[in-house]
Amino acid sequence: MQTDFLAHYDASQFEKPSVTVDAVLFTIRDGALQVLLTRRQEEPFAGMLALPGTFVGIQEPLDEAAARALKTKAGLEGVYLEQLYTWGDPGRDPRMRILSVSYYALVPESRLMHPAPGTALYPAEEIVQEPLAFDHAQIIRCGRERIRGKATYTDIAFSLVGEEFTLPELQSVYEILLGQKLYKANFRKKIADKIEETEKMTSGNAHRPSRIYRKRDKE
Amino acid sequence: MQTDFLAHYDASQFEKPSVTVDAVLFTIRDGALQVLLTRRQEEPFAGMLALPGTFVGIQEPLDEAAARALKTKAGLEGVYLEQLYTWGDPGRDPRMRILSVSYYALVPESRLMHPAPGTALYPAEEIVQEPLAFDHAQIIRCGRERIRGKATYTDIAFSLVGEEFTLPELQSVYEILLGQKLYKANFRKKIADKIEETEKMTSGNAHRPSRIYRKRDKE
DNA sequence: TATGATAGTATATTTTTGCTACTTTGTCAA
DNA sequence: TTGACAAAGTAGCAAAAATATACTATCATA
Repeated sequence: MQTDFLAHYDASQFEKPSVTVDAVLFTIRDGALQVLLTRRQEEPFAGMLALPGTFVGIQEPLDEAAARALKTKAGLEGVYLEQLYTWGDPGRDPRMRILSVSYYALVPESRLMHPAPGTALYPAEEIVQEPLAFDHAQIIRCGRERIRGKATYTDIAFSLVGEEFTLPELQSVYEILLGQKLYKANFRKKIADKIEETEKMTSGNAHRPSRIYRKRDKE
Repeated sequence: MQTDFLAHYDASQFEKPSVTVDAVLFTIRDGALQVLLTRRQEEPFAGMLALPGTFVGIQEPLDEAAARALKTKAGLEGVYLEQLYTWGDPGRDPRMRILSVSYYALVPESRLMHPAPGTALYPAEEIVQEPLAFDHAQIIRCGRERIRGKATYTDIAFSLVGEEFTLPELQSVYEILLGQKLYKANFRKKIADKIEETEKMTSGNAHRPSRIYRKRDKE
């Protein structure tokens, strides 16, 4: 094998790998980045924590398979979803060759008040230290780094807060994603053109209320 | 279909997609970003230009398959190679469901003096306007954007020049990747800590020779 | 009504960027 | 031999952005 077998190739005659999608669903809770995981019921890795995933249907687009996995396992629809990386180490599944096209998803915590049965949130920083099923710890680390990098030059942080949010709340999300404290005044200057005020304020806290903002949709 | 068929799954009983790798090999020639393409000999898309690619061996890691494609088709080894994106539109290959795990590679032009038979370089900006085989035009665009973005926060530009290079040469690479002119003095300040002088100078040009530098390996 | 705590603003300082102008050093042609 | 050309390389300034600190504002509660 390993010769050039593209030349006169009938793909159907070769052994093919199976293909799955796995989704790293991130949210922020208790001031930390958390990941949605399921407890595996079957071998291999029965009893261990794993990412929600599914096999890809033979006529199903990859994005749709990832969205389906999230809907089926976590009961979530319409979330921010983007492809992460494709994992193909021949030994990553002990049964046979299975590729995983991984995706990452971002949702505000408010949409995870009632996690689907069999799923729960785990702190991303800590969970990757423990043994997870397959190479899922590595996938989470990869997702963690990706969103950290993207937070600096895109607006993905907004996907982790609700429609309406306060600036301290948004700043906290950025700080968690970037892994560093930010200066209040500087932060506000930087995102000023991405947000718009509402008339609302928070209330009930034993201190000054904060104004509630919305994401400005591009004009 | 499209139900949750991960629960008690024997992957071998389902129809599986075929999996290929395709490599977008970039280099810089004639002051422009260029891509290595091959002319397809077989259907589908016979006679059209396509990325070098190959089917993935059933026990072959994805990275190795991509490296093998480059070696077989372009005669290149040991190049900078990184995964780009996985393309899975069900209609992307008219024959059957075939996924493509795409990679991008960067080499200095000096390593492409004698392109392998059946391959040639084409300007990246222009070629994506023309019809290419499969979704390869889209893959090249994706790679184009990726390296453009990465050029700003990594050292990938160095992969497009040889071991030794002049600063005007390196600056030109950055300018092509970023798509904009840079100021000489500012550019030099910025990369000063990434390079080290050699004693050599260019010669033979009808003007002042330029000093030759090397990439500084981290201490 | 004073206090604690967080929200929000003003302003100073440093670094980076954008830009212009200048000096240096080679080849080539008169 | 020398002056013109051309690109290499350096100096330096102003504007803008990033970094950092200090201040004022406003709520609940005691």
